[in-house]
Amino acid sequence: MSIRVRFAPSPTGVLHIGGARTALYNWLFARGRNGTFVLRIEDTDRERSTPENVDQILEALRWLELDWDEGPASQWERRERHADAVDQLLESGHAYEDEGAVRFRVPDEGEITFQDAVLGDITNPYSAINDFVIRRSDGSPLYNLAVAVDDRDMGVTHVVRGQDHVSNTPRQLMLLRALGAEPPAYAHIPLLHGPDGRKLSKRHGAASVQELRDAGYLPEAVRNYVALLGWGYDESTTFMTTEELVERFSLERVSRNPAVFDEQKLRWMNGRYLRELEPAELARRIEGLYGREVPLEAVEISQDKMQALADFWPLAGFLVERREIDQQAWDRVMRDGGPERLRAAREALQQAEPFDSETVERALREVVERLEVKPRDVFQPVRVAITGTTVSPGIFESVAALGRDETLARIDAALEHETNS
RNA sequence: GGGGGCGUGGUCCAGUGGUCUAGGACGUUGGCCUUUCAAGCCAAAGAUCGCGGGUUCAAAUCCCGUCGCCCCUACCA
Repeated sequence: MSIRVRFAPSPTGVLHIGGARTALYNWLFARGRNGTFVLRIEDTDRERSTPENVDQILEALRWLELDWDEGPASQWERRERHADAVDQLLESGHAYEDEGAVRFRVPDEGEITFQDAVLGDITNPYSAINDFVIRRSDGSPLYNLAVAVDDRDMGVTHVVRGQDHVSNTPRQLMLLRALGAEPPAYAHIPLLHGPDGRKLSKRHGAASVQELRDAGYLPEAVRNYVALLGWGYDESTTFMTTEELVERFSLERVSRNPAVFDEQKLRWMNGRYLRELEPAELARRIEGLYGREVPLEAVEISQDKMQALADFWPLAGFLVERREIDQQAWDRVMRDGGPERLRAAREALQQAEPFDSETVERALREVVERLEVKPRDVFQPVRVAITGTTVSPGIFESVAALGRDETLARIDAALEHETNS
């Protein structure tokens, strides 16, 4: 029997990193076993589900490059199937009406056990489970019923979802059995927590996939990082291509304890991925983020200093547009003869020919020697004059990339700014 | 309250009876490099494996208890 898994988010909010990981694990499992990945939208809560959230989830999955083979199926649109199931349960005596709603009858004694691929055997006493509502008094189906029916109808063989559903599993199992259906295998993956130990939410930083994208993380880096949140291949492997993840991922090796999302580590990993990109490819990614063209040269001289795509603009934006000079940076750098050194640098740069980073370096280093100062005493004023800040790519490359005319013009403007203040 | 799950340095992952005087990564600290910031390289600190007891020649690993955290206990998903 071929494997069928599903990712079943409810469109009541953005897709956060925990959901992304659930989707990824399902996807990896399916892709590694020639299985089918089904996408189902659990939108039976009409109050909180919105089309915007559905679009947002699909967009996030596409960005992550987690393609699905079937769906997206709307759970709400399958309500006829759910209604039929409730009728069947009513008829067979597994369910009964209660003040307009329908409840499923849970045995008073005994217990129910299921095998979980990551947690092992889980046993629950029936006494701890109340007769739960499967159909509201308005006729609409509830989560547990809808999930059981849909998993059955869609031929789902493996349910891979968050550990917050462990306690729902016995209910779904009872439903499936009462319906005469063969239950799927289950695998409950640990939840993701914020640094404070609570469930991940907005206040924990870039928690949604959109935020990750907007911060300039690469989907391949996110996949690699997120895969490692709750799963490890061995004691030392950190970087894995998506193909390797597909090949190596297994539910049995998924950890059982909740993980904390660490954006710093993601940033580090993203930086590593970013540095391996061809400059032209990196430029394409940056352009995708900003929605505008950027000079390839600006990308080339910034690549080593970036951890995320969004680092580009603060670092190399000066090559695209002239910026205002940061007054504090300026003051700090222009103390004790700064203007003189800057003028000397200007003259040297005027002579440099051709205007490439080698000649620029030679010219500026000559100034350093002649004035008998430290390199930074000359380089920093130039840096602030042309970039507006004290942080930029290498100064020689930056100056060369800016070009002689613009460099001199900016130095002049800066010097004028100095005399005016 | 009831039921379920989890507990290895600040964080993620590895280790399920001896090779663990607990391994790798992020982070942190120091150093090198050096024109800024990063990156890179080198080094260091940081864990009585939640706690207590037991089994055993031997336990992070097995058993019992205990504490803490999380989830479910909705006519939410």
